[in-house]
This record gives sequence, structure tokens and C-alpha cells, in this order.
Amino acid sequence: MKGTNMEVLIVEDDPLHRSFLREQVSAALPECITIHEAENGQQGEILARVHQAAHIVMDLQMNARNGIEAARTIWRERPNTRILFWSNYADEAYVRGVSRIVPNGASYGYVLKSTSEERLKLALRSIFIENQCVIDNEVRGMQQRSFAQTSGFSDSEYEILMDIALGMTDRVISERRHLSLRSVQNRLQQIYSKLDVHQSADCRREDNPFNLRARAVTVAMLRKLLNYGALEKAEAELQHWMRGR
Amino acid sequence: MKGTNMEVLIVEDDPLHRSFLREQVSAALPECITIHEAENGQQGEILARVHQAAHIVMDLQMNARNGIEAARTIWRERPNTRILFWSNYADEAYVRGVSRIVPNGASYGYVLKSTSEERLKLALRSIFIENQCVIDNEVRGMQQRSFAQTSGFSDSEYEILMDIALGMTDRVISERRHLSLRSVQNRLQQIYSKLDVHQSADCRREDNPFNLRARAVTVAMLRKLLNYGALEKAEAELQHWMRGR
DNA sequence: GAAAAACCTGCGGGTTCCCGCAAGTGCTTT
DNA sequence: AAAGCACTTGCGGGAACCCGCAGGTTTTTC
Repeated sequence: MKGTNMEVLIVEDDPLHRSFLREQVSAALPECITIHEAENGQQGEILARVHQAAHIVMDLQMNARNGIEAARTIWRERPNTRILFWSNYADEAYVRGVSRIVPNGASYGYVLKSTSEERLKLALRSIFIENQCVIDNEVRGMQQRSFAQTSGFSDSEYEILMDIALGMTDRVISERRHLSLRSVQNRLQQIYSKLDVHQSADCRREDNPFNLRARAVTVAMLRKLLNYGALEKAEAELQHWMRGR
Repeated sequence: MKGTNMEVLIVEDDPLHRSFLREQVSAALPECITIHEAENGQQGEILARVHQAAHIVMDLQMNARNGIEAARTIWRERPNTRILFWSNYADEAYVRGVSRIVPNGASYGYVLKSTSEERLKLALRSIFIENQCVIDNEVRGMQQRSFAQTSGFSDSEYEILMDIALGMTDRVISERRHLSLRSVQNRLQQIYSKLDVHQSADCRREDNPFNLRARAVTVAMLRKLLNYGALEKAEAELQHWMRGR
């Protein structure tokens, strides 16, 4: 496989970025003979299946289908696929989404679009040839902050944060997550404290200007813990769950 | 001014898009001698002031400072400035934001990044030379849907939608907007009905799975009525308001 | 100028939310 | 075995929310 005939699949909706990627890939990987291109996640899944793609560069945040979604189905079919995520943002929602779906032992990368061409090329070679993981520094920092205790959310807390973001009632959350009502509310309190939404600056409760559950969602959005893509995905799952109950 | 020495200022954070714009501008406007470039809104404001820019192409959604923010301060200083907004999205939040700040009689444009090069060039000439307004079709559709009665929000409703999105209490909203508590709640009811968040499918109220105020925010986000930029801006305004009370 | 529409407001009550208190379970530590 | 910690659950109450009802004011319409 080395030095002979490598194929690379590019999944990216912006034409300018796509052609830029094409150049970078063929410059960084002379052993790469063929480059396939898809302009959204859906098409990316299909092309990956057709060509049995083993090396993929993928944007997150595309129109038709999220990069994370696409990566998940691709990895489900062939867990050895090497994927380099190339994104504009290092939102915690993205980082969390990616690291949630990467299979054991798979090598992948997360590089910001703002990095230099050199670093991009290096990442391409490291992942596709050396089979290593490459995570951009900024993203790395985010990841550690995310999974450390400092303002770190456990997966179950994150789930419930999504649920209130979707506008679910405590009672329905308890039903969906198989918890008692009180436990849901406990989780909420943890979430509130981790997001620093309490009563206002002066620690008396008399003039709290905020509705905590709505405020928590906004603060999470502003901190990039939630973003549009995550919301959209969660909404779809919710709709699906609501049908069967 | 015609045919002699036109200056154009490009405000765009993505380097690839920026150089693409540069090409398109110099191809579409041979009379354009000088092109200045800024890579975020803040820098854009400064360069616009320094060069007394009369012709600007500007991205919305940039890191340091929103395109809408930048446009507002630029138009405040020189309302005759002609600005072409060149954006990835036609979110209602953006469209509403833009049409809220455009001065009377100013000529401007709103073109999506996905349009053809021909239409981009045409828009450049129409706005900068012919002094006309050019709004992309998709955006136009959004605008009309937005300001028509169908799911159309009045400005005051929109304000209060932002307030609950920020997590404010009914009581605090009433204080901020100078309304009675009940009036705020009336507005909320209108908002709920326009967003179609009621009790669940079966019209009985017994098993409503949603917390209306949280749900309304999510639905508004999913419908692109709200987006991150709008939230961020509103949060800043809220912080400012909270200081002085 | 009168009727109609639209908006603002107070009242009351049913529901949900937020959270302190206390008791129970399961796992780790010593 | 005892103590400690994390997590779960029930109870109860004060606050906030959602909204029907009804009377008042402003604006639109004919």
C-alpha cells in the first residue's frame, strides 16, 4: 500500500476549500494517485462505500449531513478508516462529538482551517501514512479542559443538558432517561453550578433575574458547549424517540 | 468618480475567500484601482475610516467582530457607504439584523457565497456603480416570509424572544421592556403560537412534553430565526443593561 | 363619529420548576 | 467491619410559569 496507489476522499462543501484541499493533498502525498470529492456528508458516505475509502479528509458543519454523522456511519462500516477532520471551529460540541464516535485504535486527526499549510501537510502524512493521531493545539486544549473536572460535564449531564435545550419537561426527561424526577433535578442543579448560573451576582436569592433552565442553555451555547449541529442532531433523535412511546 | 479611481475594501476572515473576492472584484470592476483588505470586523471598521471607503464587500460571521456590528458603525459614520454583504447563510437572524441597520436610501446587497461568479460580479457592478440594491433570491424569499404575517414576528415579539432566549424572567423582562408582567406573558403566548409550540400533538393538555419557553428558543434556533451571532450580541446588550439598574 | 380590531393590564388558579432536607443503595477506602 | 463517597429517590414548599377571563385604552377602519 505504501508508495503505490493511495486513494483519498475529500468531503467538503465549500468549493474553494475543496480545491485548496485537493492541491494540498496532492502536494503532501505524491503517492496519492486518485482523489475523490464529495460536497456533503451524505455524498461522502456513499463515495466512501463505493471506493472503500481508507483515507478521508472531512469538513464538519456541512449542509446536507453533518461531518460527525457521516464519520460515524463510515467508521461503523470500516473502523480502520483514517479520517482527518478539517474544521473552522474548535467548539466543545464538535470536539466532544468527534471523540465520542472514534473507534478504538482508529487513527484520526482534528485540524483547524486556520493552521498553516505546513501543519496541514504534516497532519496528512502523519495520519495517512504513519498512522498516528494529530490533534491541533487549540483543539487539544479544549479537549483537556472539557474532560478535566473544571467545568467538565459527565456524559449523563451532557445528555440532560441537551434535553433541557430541546425544551423537555423534567418529567419527560425522567421518563426518557429512566430516572426519577428528583434525580433529573439533581443533575440540573449540577449543571447549573458548573455553568455558573445561580442567583445573580449578589448571593441573595430575592432578585434572581434568570430563569435557570433557559439561562443554562444560553450559557452553554455561548461557551460553544452546544451548537447548531448538536441541537439539530439531538432534535432528530428526540423526534425518533417520541414516535415510539 | 466613474471610470477613474474606485477603491474597494474587502472584509473577510477566510484567506481563501478573501483572495477569491479580490480576483472577482478586479475582474468585475476594471475601474477599481486599489483594493484594501481586512480580516475581521474590527479591522474593517478601522480601514473604512482611514480610507474613507465608499465601497465595501463584507462577510457576516467573523471572529473578532460581527459583520453586522461593523456595518452599523460604518454606516453611522458615513451613511452613503455602499456595502455588499457576502455570506454563507440566509438565516433570518442575519437578514433581520441587516435590514434593521441599513440607513434610509443607502444601497446595499446581500449575496450568498454559493451563487455563481456571474451573479457576484453583476451584484458588484449594480451596487457600486449603478447604485442599486441587489438581494439574492433565497434571501429575498426569507425576507418576505419574515415580514409577512406568516410566522412573521413583530419587532417587539422578536425582542422578547431574545429575552427569554437569554434566560430572563418574565418579571425582569417586564422591567426592561417597560411592560406589565401580564403583557409580557401575552407576548409569550403569541410567540408560542407562531412557533407552533403548544401542548403536544393530541390537543389535550395533560401530557405536554415540553417546557414552552425553552422549547420556543430551540425551535427558533432550528428555524434560523436565532443564531449564535444574534445571541452573542443580545447577551452583550443585556450585560450592559444590567450594569445600569 | 361609531364600530372593530388590537393591545395593555389585573386577578386567580393549576402546573411546573428549583431546591433544602433526609433516607436509602452500592462501591471504595482503611 | 466501619467509614466515606457518589448517586438516587421521596417529600414539601416557595417561586415562577402558563393561561382563561374580563375590563380598560389606543389605533384602525368604515
